[in-house]
Amino acid sequence: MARAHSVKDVAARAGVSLGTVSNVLNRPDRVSPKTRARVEQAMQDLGFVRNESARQLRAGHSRTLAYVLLDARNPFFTDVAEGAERAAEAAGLRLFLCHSDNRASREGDYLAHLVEQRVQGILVTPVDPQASVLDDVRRNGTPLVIVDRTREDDQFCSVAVDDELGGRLAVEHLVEQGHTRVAFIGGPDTIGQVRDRLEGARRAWKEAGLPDDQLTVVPTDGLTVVEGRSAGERLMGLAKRRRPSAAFCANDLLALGLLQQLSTSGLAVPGDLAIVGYDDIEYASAAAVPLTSVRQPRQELGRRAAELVLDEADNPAHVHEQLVFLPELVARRSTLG
Amino acid sequence: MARAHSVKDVAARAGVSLGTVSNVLNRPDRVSPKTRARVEQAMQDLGFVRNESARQLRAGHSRTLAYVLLDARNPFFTDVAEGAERAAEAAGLRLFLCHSDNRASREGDYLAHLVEQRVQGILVTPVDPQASVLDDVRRNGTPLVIVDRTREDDQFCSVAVDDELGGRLAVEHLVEQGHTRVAFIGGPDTIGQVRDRLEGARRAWKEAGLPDDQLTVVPTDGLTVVEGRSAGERLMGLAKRRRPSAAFCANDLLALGLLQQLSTSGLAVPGDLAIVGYDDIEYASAAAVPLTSVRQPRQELGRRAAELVLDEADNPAHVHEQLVFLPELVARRSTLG
DNA sequence: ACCTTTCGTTGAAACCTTTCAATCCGAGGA
DNA sequence: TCCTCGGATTGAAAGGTTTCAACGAAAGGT
Repeated sequence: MARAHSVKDVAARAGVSLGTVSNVLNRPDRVSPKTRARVEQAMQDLGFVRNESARQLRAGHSRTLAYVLLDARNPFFTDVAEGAERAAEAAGLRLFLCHSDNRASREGDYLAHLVEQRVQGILVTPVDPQASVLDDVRRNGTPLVIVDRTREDDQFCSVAVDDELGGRLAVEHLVEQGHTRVAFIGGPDTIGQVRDRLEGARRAWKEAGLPDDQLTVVPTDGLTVVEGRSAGERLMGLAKRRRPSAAFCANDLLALGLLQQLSTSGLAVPGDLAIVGYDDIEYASAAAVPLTSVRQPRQELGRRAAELVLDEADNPAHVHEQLVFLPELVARRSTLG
Repeated sequence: MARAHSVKDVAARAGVSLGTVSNVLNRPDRVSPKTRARVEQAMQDLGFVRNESARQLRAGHSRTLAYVLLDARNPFFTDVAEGAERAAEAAGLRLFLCHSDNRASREGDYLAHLVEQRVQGILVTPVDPQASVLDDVRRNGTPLVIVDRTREDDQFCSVAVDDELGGRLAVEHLVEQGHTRVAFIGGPDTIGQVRDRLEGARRAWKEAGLPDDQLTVVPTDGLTVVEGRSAGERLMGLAKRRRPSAAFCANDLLALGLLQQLSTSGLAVPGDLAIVGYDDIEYASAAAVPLTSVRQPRQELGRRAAELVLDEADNPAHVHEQLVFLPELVARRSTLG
């Protein structure tokens, strides 16, 4: 492979100085049309491609954002990424996705690499929002925004959704529909989101004046379809008079699993059991019984995260913000008779 | 933000030349333990972070691979990405994901940017495998491997799966189960994959000695759950004696949609209709009726693609290879009464 | 005490782009 | 004809790392 041509080669071929070539690239208006044409022709002939590394070195930073995400298979994160992508595009930047796959070591590798690359900014949904890797990034001066997680201190910008409110909305909706015995399905409670949603559910339950012991918690080991099915089996195992008439699932995958389990057992939704999910993923509305779910403004989350990170990069007067978005309930057949 | 420190700063603080600092970084064994310790201390104190752009500039290429993918929401692609990620990791490289979202312009932007960045290699599932953007990349000397698509010429390495064989396997399985009236569900036929799977289905059908007109094609406008449901409605609309006893869907999302539609209408799977999907995504085995599906070696695809691109980058004697993997049938309840 | 190795360290050059002060040239005015 | 002004072009410097030939010093051999 012949080595790539540089501005110097272009300059030589066009018979101009390399400063002029650079001007053609960056301030074409300051170059006379005649020379500009000559230089452009030379670029064409040589197949010249700018060397981004050299540009970056000179500029001190790259023209790139990155989003380090937890789980590329979860539509939630890819929607967030899409929002960030749009914002980046609008600012003339590229977005690179890095998949940490829930592993702290991989996350750390990526973050270190991105800092070395001097990317303009990093969005991250961290494995552990308290981890010191995040502080290391900040110390090295790369703007970083935490996505869909929060931290106690205000050392970072963050964007998140009010999960407690989400839990509250779900339960208020069920109460309105007349349910007086409800199950919360979700876990493990090491996940902040799960805790918050349950907390919201409990408060709404209490405020409705319903007795504590009528809100059962069915713990799961994860937020997957398979876990939802197994939770469904446990639910069906309950004595009929103890069985709830509605379930609130900590995410849609659980809800879909539960739904499948019920239809396999010949039970009707919402007749025998009403179901509320969380996230409003695409499959939720396309399910056999369209699923009532709590929707989070996913794209908006990504968009605002990208805007915050850009502000931190460009604006010397930047102050960190912790944005909290409001979820909304989307009622569908799985709770509406 | 104080400007980042450079090797020069470290050298000054440690009282050594900057060549020595570089040695500590790259060939620590050639530096005496005493000076090495001093240099490392200095790095620590200053919070030194290598400048990757400068490294790249010097080295002529980066320490990064990229995968430009069509649809981040499709589990197929994220699994391919995971395979590539593993291979990259093994070679000490990072993998950046770029989401073209099926848009040629975005794909082009990313490719151009990656070439400018001088990434070591690019994997891409292109919107259009014949498009000239791919040739542009090659002309600029960046190794590129086409993933899950093929091209007539042998200008590139590619990895793909034998879709015709996949279609054949699906239909052979249905024939073995005694079905003599089958529907193929899928489209649009601008997608090469859809065409090949249908072609394989037709050949197997013919080889089994079954009459052409008993293999119905139900065209769809895409490969989504919603399309699957609508295809199901059309299928149910057929006169009973014309209705097939089995359906082969061009991918699993269609199959899941079909499955939902049937269970809504109170029809049994496989009793009233047997179903075969394609891709064996995670949801396939977790469906209400576990789905028979054609499995593609997704991670393997990504892994080999990454290996090929690295070979092209490192090995001067590299010759392009077009790998074709073999799919396999995974039989589950949706066809096994 | 002198020569040869070997090991550790050095300094300059190269990678490619961008920027900016300086220079050049031609046109227009006096 | 000379001067001035403006726009076009130039050349050098800077940015941070790596590499490599060259140098210095210490250790080993005679």
